[in-house]
Amino acid sequence: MADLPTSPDRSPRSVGFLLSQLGFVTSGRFSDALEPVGLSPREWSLLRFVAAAKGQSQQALAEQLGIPPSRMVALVDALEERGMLERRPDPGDRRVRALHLTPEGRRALARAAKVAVEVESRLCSVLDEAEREQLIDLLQKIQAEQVDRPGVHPGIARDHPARGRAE
Amino acid sequence: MADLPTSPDRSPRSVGFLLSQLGFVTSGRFSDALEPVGLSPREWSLLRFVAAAKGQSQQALAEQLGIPPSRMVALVDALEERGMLERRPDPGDRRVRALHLTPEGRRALARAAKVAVEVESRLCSVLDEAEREQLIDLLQKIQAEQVDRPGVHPGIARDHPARGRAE
DNA sequence: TATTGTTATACTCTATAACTATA
DNA sequence: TATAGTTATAGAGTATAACAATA
Repeated sequence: MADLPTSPDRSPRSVGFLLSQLGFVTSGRFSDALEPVGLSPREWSLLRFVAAAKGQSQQALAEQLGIPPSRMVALVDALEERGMLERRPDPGDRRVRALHLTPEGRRALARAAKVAVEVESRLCSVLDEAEREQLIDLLQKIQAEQVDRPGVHPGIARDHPARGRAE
Repeated sequence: MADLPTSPDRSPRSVGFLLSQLGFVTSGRFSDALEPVGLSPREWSLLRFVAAAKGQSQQALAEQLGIPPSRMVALVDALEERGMLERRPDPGDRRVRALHLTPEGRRALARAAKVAVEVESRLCSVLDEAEREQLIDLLQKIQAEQVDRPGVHPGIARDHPARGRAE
């Protein structure tokens, strides 16, 4: 079996390498850009899901996102302390905490959306609009076949702390 | 400023999200596929660099890869224990350890190359060859502008242990 | 006095599993 | 007896900085 071709700069000409490398760079950029908003990428992810389906229990959300319930606690704690998320009692079952966005959480989400547009714009500055559309189409084709839950970034649920981040 | 469009499955139609998500998935796949070879992605990265420039000192390599010298020690230790890498004394400077591949290291590298081809093939199974070339061209265009050292996967040098992996 | 490689240490993030309160 | 949420704990991986040998 032939090796993947490699450029003189030692960057393999491979979709896998490029995705892994650019994905890493992009995640870092987004994380940095989100800092002024006061959110980590993971917190942003959680807020998006709460916004999309208000009133779900912590564990229902944890299940959807694929993270253990114990981690959910700290995640929600942090957002509640900053007034972005609210735990409300469930009248039907007093064990359950239903999660809701606060106005502050909604504002943070709006600011994060701006940040996402800015990161996207910088990332794609070298492409014209047709190329960007083309690129998204190709990536979505891969996503449709290779990713179980397209709306969920698997980084939110990673179970191996330091796994697979290097090539 | 307009938000990024989002599909019904809540996956944003954005290059940034797709790169981050697919990059994460790809890294995990590669990491898993490499396991039978007995290498972590990071170790593979290091071996590639040693192979490309034999006899460099640990710290010269660490500099190139952007990792602290102290981490280099454990990394080289592990590869040396498995007989893939060799520390040789430098005749000119007795402080220096020059790094060389062993035959076993070369074999591991060859096996890893096969694995990379397999992962690539599975990842791109939904694309025809023209689409794959087109995708690589678009990604390399971004890479050229957004990545400092195209041959170095930044994951090998990450300084924030749990940073930015989620969306 | 500076540099190479090494070791020691403290810190962060994580999953597991015990625990409580409700059901 | 089972389930939602919480807390306690131990493990992995990391950077920083002190260290020994050599320059």
